[in-house]
Amino acid sequence: MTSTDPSTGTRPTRQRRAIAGVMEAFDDFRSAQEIHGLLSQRGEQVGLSTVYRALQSMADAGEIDSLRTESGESIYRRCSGSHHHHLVCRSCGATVEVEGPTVEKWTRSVAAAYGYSDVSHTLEIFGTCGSC
Amino acid sequence: MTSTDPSTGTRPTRQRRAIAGVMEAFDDFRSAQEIHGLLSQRGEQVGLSTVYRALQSMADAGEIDSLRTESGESIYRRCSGSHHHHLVCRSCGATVEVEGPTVEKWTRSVAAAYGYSDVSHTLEIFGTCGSC
DNA sequence: GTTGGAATGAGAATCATTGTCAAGTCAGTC
DNA sequence: GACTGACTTGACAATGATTCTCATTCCAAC
Ligand SMILES: [Zn+2]
Ligand SMILES: [Zn+2]
Ligand SMILES: [Zn+2]
Ligand SMILES: [Zn+2]
Repeated sequence: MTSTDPSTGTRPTRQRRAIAGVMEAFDDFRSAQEIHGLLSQRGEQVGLSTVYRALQSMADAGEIDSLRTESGESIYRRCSGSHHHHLVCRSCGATVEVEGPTVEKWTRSVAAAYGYSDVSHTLEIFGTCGSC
Repeated sequence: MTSTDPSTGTRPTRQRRAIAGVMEAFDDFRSAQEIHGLLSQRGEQVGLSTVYRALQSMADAGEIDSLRTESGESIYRRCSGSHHHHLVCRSCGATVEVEGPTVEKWTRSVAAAYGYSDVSHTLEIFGTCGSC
Protein backbone atom coordinates (compact mmCIF):
# COMPACT_ATOMS: atom_id res chain seq x y z
CA MET A 1 0.00 0.00 0.00
CA THR A 2 1.24 3.48 -0.75
CA SER A 3 2.21 5.71 2.14
CA THR A 4 1.52 9.01 0.47
CA ASP A 5 -1.51 11.19 1.00
CA PRO A 6 -3.40 10.82 -2.28
CA SER A 7 -4.65 14.40 -2.24
CA THR A 8 -1.24 16.03 -2.01
CA GLY A 9 1.06 13.21 -3.04
CA THR A 10 3.10 13.79 0.09
CA ARG A 11 3.88 11.87 3.23
CA PRO A 12 2.16 12.91 6.44
CA THR A 13 5.34 13.76 8.27
CA ARG A 14 5.55 15.43 11.65
CA GLN A 15 6.22 18.75 9.93
CA ARG A 16 3.30 18.50 7.54
CA ARG A 17 0.95 17.62 10.34
CA ALA A 18 2.18 20.53 12.42
CA ILE A 19 1.59 22.93 9.56
CA ALA A 20 -1.87 21.53 8.87
CA GLY A 21 -2.59 21.91 12.58
CA VAL A 22 -1.67 25.56 12.59
CA MET A 23 -3.77 26.20 9.52
CA GLU A 24 -6.77 24.81 11.37
CA ALA A 25 -6.09 27.06 14.31
CA PHE A 26 -6.86 30.40 12.72
CA ASP A 27 -9.30 31.97 10.39
CA ASP A 28 -7.46 34.85 8.75
CA PHE A 29 -5.12 34.95 5.83
CA ARG A 30 -1.51 34.70 6.96
CA SER A 31 1.84 34.81 5.23
CA ALA A 32 4.20 31.86 5.11
CA GLN A 33 6.56 33.63 7.45
CA GLU A 34 3.81 34.34 9.96
CA ILE A 35 2.80 30.70 9.84
CA HIS A 36 6.40 29.74 10.42
CA GLY A 37 6.38 32.05 13.42
CA LEU A 38 3.21 30.47 14.80
CA LEU A 39 4.84 27.08 14.54
CA SER A 40 7.82 28.25 16.54
CA GLN A 41 5.53 29.69 19.22
CA ARG A 42 3.89 26.30 19.47
CA GLY A 43 7.28 24.74 19.99
CA GLU A 44 7.19 23.04 16.62
CA GLN A 45 10.56 23.09 14.95
CA VAL A 46 9.97 23.35 11.20
CA GLY A 47 12.27 24.85 8.60
CA LEU A 48 11.06 27.80 6.59
CA SER A 49 11.65 26.01 3.30
CA THR A 50 9.44 23.20 4.46
CA VAL A 51 6.70 25.64 5.38
CA TYR A 52 6.84 27.14 1.91
CA ARG A 53 6.81 23.74 0.27
CA ALA A 54 3.93 22.45 2.37
CA LEU A 55 1.80 25.54 1.84
CA GLN A 56 2.38 25.30 -1.87
CA SER A 57 1.37 21.68 -2.13
CA MET A 58 -1.64 22.27 0.10
CA ALA A 59 -2.67 25.15 -2.10
CA ASP A 60 -2.16 23.07 -5.22
CA ALA A 61 -4.27 20.33 -3.69
CA GLY A 62 -6.99 22.86 -2.96
CA GLU A 63 -6.76 22.35 0.77
CA ILE A 64 -6.00 25.97 1.42
CA ASP A 65 -6.51 29.23 -0.42
CA SER A 66 -3.74 31.56 -1.33
CA LEU A 67 -3.87 35.07 -2.62
CA ARG A 68 -1.54 37.99 -2.90
CA THR A 69 -1.61 41.10 -0.79
CA GLU A 70 -1.32 44.46 -2.38
CA SER A 71 2.37 44.45 -1.55
CA GLY A 72 2.81 41.20 -3.42
CA GLU A 73 3.28 38.64 -0.72
CA SER A 74 1.34 35.40 -0.69
CA ILE A 75 -1.03 34.76 2.16
CA TYR A 76 -2.81 31.54 3.05
CA ARG A 77 -5.95 30.40 4.78
CA ARG A 78 -7.85 27.16 5.17
CA CYS A 79 -10.86 27.04 2.90
CA SER A 80 -13.65 24.92 1.61
CA GLY A 81 -12.71 22.65 -1.25
CA SER A 82 -14.69 24.23 -4.02
CA HIS A 83 -13.71 27.19 -6.15
CA HIS A 84 -14.75 30.46 -4.59
CA HIS A 85 -13.70 34.04 -3.98
CA HIS A 86 -13.43 36.34 -1.00
CA LEU A 87 -15.10 39.35 0.44
CA VAL A 88 -12.54 40.87 2.75
CA CYS A 89 -12.87 43.67 5.28
CA ARG A 90 -10.27 46.28 4.57
CA SER A 91 -9.79 47.22 8.20
CA CYS A 92 -10.21 44.06 10.29
CA GLY A 93 -9.58 41.36 7.71
CA ALA A 94 -12.88 39.55 8.32
CA THR A 95 -13.34 37.22 5.38
CA VAL A 96 -16.41 35.75 3.74
CA GLU A 97 -16.14 33.05 1.12
CA VAL A 98 -18.41 33.81 -1.80
CA GLU A 99 -19.41 31.76 -4.78
CA GLY A 100 -20.86 32.97 -8.03
CA PRO A 101 -21.89 30.70 -10.86
CA THR A 102 -22.70 33.89 -12.72
CA VAL A 103 -19.16 35.21 -12.57
CA GLU A 104 -17.62 31.87 -13.38
CA LYS A 105 -19.79 31.60 -16.44
CA TRP A 106 -19.04 35.17 -17.44
CA THR A 107 -15.27 34.86 -17.25
CA ARG A 108 -15.35 31.64 -19.21
CA SER A 109 -17.49 33.07 -21.98
CA VAL A 110 -15.44 36.24 -22.19
CA ALA A 111 -12.23 34.24 -22.52
CA ALA A 112 -13.78 31.96 -25.11
CA ALA A 113 -15.12 34.89 -27.11
CA TYR A 114 -11.58 36.18 -27.57
CA GLY A 115 -10.03 32.79 -28.22
CA TYR A 116 -8.11 32.52 -24.95
CA SER A 117 -7.51 29.06 -23.55
CA ASP A 118 -6.16 27.66 -20.31
CA VAL A 119 -8.05 30.33 -18.46
CA SER A 120 -7.86 31.30 -14.82
CA HIS A 121 -9.03 34.35 -12.95
CA THR A 122 -8.62 36.30 -9.79
CA LEU A 123 -11.47 38.10 -8.08
CA GLU A 124 -11.50 39.66 -4.68
CA ILE A 125 -13.95 42.08 -3.16
CA PHE A 126 -12.81 44.55 -0.55
CA GLY A 127 -15.01 46.62 1.69
CA THR A 128 -15.72 47.68 5.25
CA CYS A 129 -17.65 45.13 7.25
CA GLY A 130 -20.68 45.88 9.42
CA SER A 131 -18.76 45.96 12.69
CA CYS A 132 -16.07 48.33 11.45
CA MET B 1 3.03 79.50 -12.50
CA THR B 2 3.82 76.04 -11.36
CA SER B 3 5.91 73.80 -13.58
CA THR B 4 4.52 70.52 -12.36
CA ASP B 5 1.99 68.41 -14.15
CA PRO B 6 -1.11 68.83 -11.98
CA SER B 7 -2.25 65.25 -12.57
CA THR B 8 0.93 63.58 -11.40
CA GLY B 9 2.63 66.31 -9.44
CA THR B 10 5.77 65.74 -11.48
CA ARG B 11 7.84 67.66 -13.95
CA PRO B 12 7.62 66.72 -17.62
CA THR B 13 11.27 65.84 -17.99
CA ARG B 14 12.87 64.21 -20.98
CA GLN B 15 12.71 60.85 -19.21
CA ARG B 16 9.06 61.13 -18.24
CA ARG B 17 8.13 62.09 -21.75
CA ALA B 18 10.07 59.17 -23.15
CA ILE B 19 8.31 56.78 -20.81
CA ALA B 20 4.92 58.24 -21.63
CA GLY B 21 5.82 57.88 -25.30
CA VAL B 22 6.62 54.22 -24.97
CA MET B 23 3.43 53.60 -23.06
CA GLU B 24 1.52 55.07 -25.99
CA ALA B 25 3.35 52.86 -28.42
CA PHE B 26 1.97 49.51 -27.34
CA ASP B 27 -1.20 48.12 -25.94
CA ASP B 28 -0.06 45.06 -24.04
CA PHE B 29 0.72 44.83 -20.40
CA ARG B 30 4.47 45.03 -19.86
CA SER B 31 6.70 44.89 -16.86
CA ALA B 32 8.81 47.81 -15.75
CA GLN B 33 11.91 46.00 -16.92
CA GLU B 34 10.45 45.34 -20.36
CA ILE B 35 9.51 48.98 -20.65
CA HIS B 36 13.02 49.91 -19.68
CA GLY B 37 14.24 47.60 -22.43
CA LEU B 38 11.94 49.22 -24.99
CA LEU B 39 13.34 52.61 -24.04
CA SER B 40 16.86 51.39 -24.64
CA GLN B 41 15.89 50.01 -28.04
CA ARG B 42 14.54 53.41 -28.93
CA GLY B 43 17.83 54.91 -27.95
CA GLU B 44 16.35 56.60 -24.93
CA GLN B 45 18.72 56.49 -22.00
CA VAL B 46 16.61 56.23 -18.85
CA GLY B 47 17.58 54.70 -15.55
CA LEU B 48 15.64 51.75 -14.26
CA SER B 49 14.84 53.52 -11.01
CA THR B 50 13.33 56.36 -12.96
CA VAL B 51 11.17 53.96 -14.94
CA TYR B 52 9.86 52.44 -11.73
CA ARG B 53 9.19 55.85 -10.24
CA ALA B 54 7.45 57.19 -13.32
CA LEU B 55 5.24 54.13 -13.75
CA GLN B 56 4.22 54.33 -10.13
CA SER B 57 3.22 57.95 -10.28
CA MET B 58 1.40 57.45 -13.57
CA ALA B 59 -0.50 54.56 -12.07
CA ASP B 60 -1.33 56.61 -8.99
CA ALA B 61 -2.60 59.36 -11.25
CA GLY B 62 -4.81 56.89 -13.08
CA GLU B 63 -3.01 57.46 -16.36
CA ILE B 64 -2.08 53.81 -16.71
CA ASP B 65 -3.36 50.54 -15.34
CA SER B 66 -1.21 48.27 -13.28
CA LEU B 67 -1.83 44.76 -12.12
CA ARG B 68 0.12 41.80 -10.87
CA THR B 69 0.83 38.67 -12.83
CA GLU B 70 0.32 35.32 -11.22
CA SER B 71 4.04 35.22 -10.53
CA GLY B 72 3.76 38.47 -8.63
CA GLU B 73 5.38 41.02 -10.87
CA SER B 74 3.71 44.31 -11.70
CA ILE B 75 2.79 45.01 -15.29
CA TYR B 76 1.57 48.25 -16.82
CA ARG B 77 -0.50 49.43 -19.73
CA ARG B 78 -2.19 52.62 -20.90
CA CYS B 79 -5.91 52.37 -20.33
CA SER B 80 -9.22 54.01 -20.93
CA GLY B 81 -10.55 56.14 -18.14
CA SER B 82 -13.62 54.14 -17.27
CA HIS B 83 -13.83 51.19 -14.94
CA HIS B 84 -13.00 47.91 -16.65
CA HIS B 85 -11.14 44.65 -16.27
CA HIS B 86 -8.62 42.71 -18.33
CA LEU B 87 -8.21 39.50 -20.20
CA VAL B 88 -4.46 39.03 -20.39
CA CYS B 89 -2.34 36.53 -22.28
CA ARG B 90 0.02 34.87 -19.87
CA SER B 91 2.81 34.51 -22.40
CA CYS B 92 2.72 37.53 -24.71
CA GLY B 93 0.75 40.03 -22.64
CA ALA B 94 -1.91 40.63 -25.31
CA THR B 95 -4.74 42.37 -23.53
CA VAL B 96 -8.44 42.86 -24.03
CA GLU B 97 -10.34 45.34 -21.91
CA VAL B 98 -13.58 43.81 -20.79
CA GLU B 99 -16.60 45.32 -19.13
CA GLY B 100 -19.34 43.46 -17.39
CA PRO B 101 -22.44 45.06 -15.93
CA THR B 102 -23.20 41.59 -14.64
CA VAL B 103 -20.06 41.33 -12.57
CA GLU B 104 -20.32 44.85 -11.28
CA LYS B 105 -23.85 44.20 -10.15
CA TRP B 106 -22.90 40.86 -8.63
CA THR B 107 -20.05 42.18 -6.53
CA ARG B 108 -22.21 44.99 -5.25
CA SER B 109 -25.05 42.71 -4.25
CA VAL B 110 -22.74 40.20 -2.59
CA ALA B 111 -21.11 42.94 -0.56
CA ALA B 112 -24.47 44.36 0.39
CA ALA B 113 -25.76 40.95 1.42
CA TYR B 114 -23.00 40.68 4.03
CA GLY B 115 -23.28 44.27 5.18
CA TYR B 116 -20.01 45.46 3.66
CA SER B 117 -19.83 49.05 2.53
CA ASP B 118 -17.36 51.19 0.63
CA VAL B 119 -16.79 48.30 -1.74
CA SER B 120 -14.14 47.86 -4.41
CA HIS B 121 -12.96 44.83 -6.30
CA THR B 122 -10.22 43.39 -8.42
CA LEU B 123 -10.89 41.02 -11.28
CA GLU B 124 -8.44 39.84 -13.90
CA ILE B 125 -8.64 36.96 -16.32
CA PHE B 126 -5.48 35.20 -17.46
CA GLY B 127 -5.16 32.76 -20.32
CA THR B 128 -3.25 31.89 -23.43
CA CYS B 129 -4.26 33.87 -26.49
CA GLY B 130 -5.00 32.40 -29.88
CA SER B 131 -1.62 33.21 -31.37
CA CYS B 132 0.42 31.79 -28.53
C1' DG C 1 23.22 83.82 -13.28
C1' DT C 2 21.80 82.32 -8.83
C1' DT C 3 19.35 79.26 -6.32
C1' DG C 4 16.55 75.69 -4.02
C1' DG C 5 13.85 72.06 -4.62
C1' DA C 6 12.77 68.31 -7.79
C1' DA C 7 14.56 64.58 -10.61
C1' DT C 8 17.90 61.37 -11.97
C1' DG C 9 20.68 57.06 -11.94
C1' DA C 10 24.35 53.86 -10.53
C1' DG C 11 24.79 50.90 -7.31
C1' DA C 12 23.59 48.92 -2.81
C1' DA C 13 20.06 47.11 -0.04
C1' DT C 14 15.74 44.70 0.83
C1' DC C 15 13.11 40.74 1.20
C1' DA C 16 9.93 37.14 -0.05
C1' DT C 17 10.58 33.20 -2.32
C1' DT C 18 13.14 29.39 -4.56
C1' DG C 19 17.12 26.38 -5.33
C1' DT C 20 20.86 23.30 -3.58
C1' DC C 21 22.32 19.29 -1.63
C1' DA C 22 23.95 16.63 2.22
C1' DA C 23 21.76 14.42 5.92
C1' DG C 24 17.59 12.35 7.84
C1' DT C 25 13.29 9.54 7.59
C1' DC C 26 10.30 5.97 6.34
C1' DA C 27 8.05 1.81 4.19
C1' DG C 28 8.67 -2.22 2.32
C1' DT C 29 11.92 -6.16 1.58
C1' DC C 30 15.26 -9.75 2.77
C1' DG D 1 17.15 -6.45 12.73
C1' DA D 2 19.80 -4.63 8.65
C1' DC D 3 19.25 -2.97 3.54
C1' DT D 4 17.47 -0.26 0.00
C1' DG D 5 15.73 3.49 -2.52
C1' DA D 6 12.73 7.09 -2.76
C1' DC D 7 10.85 10.89 -0.37
C1' DT D 8 11.60 14.73 2.92
C1' DT D 9 13.94 18.07 5.48
C1' DG D 10 16.53 22.35 6.55
C1' DA D 11 20.60 25.34 6.76
C1' DC D 12 22.27 28.18 3.63
C1' DA D 13 23.03 30.31 -0.83
C1' DA D 14 20.97 32.32 -4.74
C1' DT D 15 17.45 34.75 -7.23
C1' DG D 16 15.10 38.63 -8.83
C1' DA D 17 11.89 42.30 -8.72
C1' DT D 18 11.51 46.39 -6.40
C1' DT D 19 13.10 50.08 -3.34
C1' DC D 20 16.53 52.93 -1.17
C1' DT D 21 20.63 56.02 -1.00
C1' DC D 22 22.73 60.00 -2.09
C1' DA D 23 25.85 62.60 -4.95
C1' DT D 24 25.01 64.86 -9.10
C1' DT D 25 22.21 67.16 -12.59
C1' DC D 26 18.39 69.76 -14.09
C1' DC D 27 15.24 73.43 -14.32
C1' DA D 28 11.76 77.12 -13.41
C1' DA D 29 11.44 81.13 -11.04
C1' DC D 30 13.35 85.11 -9.30
ZN1 LIG E 1 -14.12 44.70 9.64
ZN1 LIG F 1 -14.04 32.12 -9.74
ZN1 LIG G 1 -0.35 35.51 -26.40
ZN1 LIG H 1 -15.37 45.91 -12.03
